[in-house]
Amino acid sequence: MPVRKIDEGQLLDRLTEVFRLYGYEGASLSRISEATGLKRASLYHRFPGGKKEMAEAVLQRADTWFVSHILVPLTEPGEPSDRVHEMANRLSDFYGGGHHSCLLDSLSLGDEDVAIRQHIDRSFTAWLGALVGVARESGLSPATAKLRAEEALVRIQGALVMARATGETQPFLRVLQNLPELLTLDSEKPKPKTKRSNKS
Amino acid sequence: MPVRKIDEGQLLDRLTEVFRLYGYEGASLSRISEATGLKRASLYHRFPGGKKEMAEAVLQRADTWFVSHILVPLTEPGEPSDRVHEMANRLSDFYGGGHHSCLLDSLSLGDEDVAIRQHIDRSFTAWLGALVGVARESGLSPATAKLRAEEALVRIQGALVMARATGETQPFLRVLQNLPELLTLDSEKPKPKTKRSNKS
DNA sequence: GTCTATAGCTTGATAGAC
DNA sequence: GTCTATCAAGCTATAGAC
Repeated sequence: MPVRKIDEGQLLDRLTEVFRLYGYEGASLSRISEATGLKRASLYHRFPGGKKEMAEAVLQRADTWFVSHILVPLTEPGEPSDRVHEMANRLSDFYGGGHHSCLLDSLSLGDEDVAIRQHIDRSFTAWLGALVGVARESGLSPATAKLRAEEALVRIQGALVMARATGETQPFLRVLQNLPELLTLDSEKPKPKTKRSNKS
Repeated sequence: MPVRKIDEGQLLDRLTEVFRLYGYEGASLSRISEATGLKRASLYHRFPGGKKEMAEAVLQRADTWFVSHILVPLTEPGEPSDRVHEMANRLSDFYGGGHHSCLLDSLSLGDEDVAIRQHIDRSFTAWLGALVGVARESGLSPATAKLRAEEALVRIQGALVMARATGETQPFLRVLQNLPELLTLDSEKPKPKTKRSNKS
């Protein structure tokens, strides 16, 4: 049977989901085999380096996708607040409206390989840098831009954690809504949806 | 040797650390045995239900400690903003200044037992309820109090995730600093540490 | 209460047929 | 390229001596 049962893209998609759901140690070859439809030996044919190589391939692919679909669009022409708004929409898709946890988070548990930890660190740094970029373009000072960018990452990751723990995705959606206001100087004021005051 | 090599408290402390660092699947009996100084059989003598019972004991103990040391003090007399400020200090200790990740987060990865998932859910709900409580006492409306409380949990968890991934604890410490302003209506304005404007 | 020894299963990984 | 069969090592869990 010299025919691929599953193409590279689909294979990596399934692998990503397993690592995302179970983390590195929890992503056993049995689970991976079941999720991909490939037997152990076939997986080693595709990834001679074994599980470690699978994890790095998954991280690499996620990184590439994230940069081209999320970070690059963030640098294109247009109002900073509009670009952040678009990023929020893409992030909602990427994270399944809050139902998918973050691969970087899942893989950051435990000792694991140094290469994996470094990859995670670099991915977050790249994301942070892109956010600092728009924030500065919107008119915020370098120091404030860095604070706001870190705050944005904190909120996104935290909301995904809360969603995984409680099943509640509203906080995540709210975080996305508030990103333009958080990351830019000149975004319009929040919608006054209610007439009641904040006082009890 | 009818003598305990390690008392219940220390044993649970070590167990907690292993589960916190490696998650449920990563917390192998070998690692647990090494961390506690007890052989496998001795661990089963203390926890006949095995690893599952260990995880639940660890969750139960963390929950009890958290309620009595963090949540109960939050309901005692005094200015709401002062109480939140105190909680922030206790949280800093609890999470090792940001260097310790959250047990609830670590154990929320993977399928795991239903009892464990429910325990995690209930713990977050209790925490949320306590935060809503102070927020309302400070004068915030029920709706706003709930929003702010969720936002606080999101930021705390997110900052811990970022600290684990990047080693950077400053965002966590900043989150704690901002908790009084976030969770209460009447806290004083942030310290103007610099004279520079936010504009670039 | 802790230990050694062991059972039985699962893990990550390989060899070789097709 | 995928498979079956197999390996050594790891895993959770148990039996029984002290």
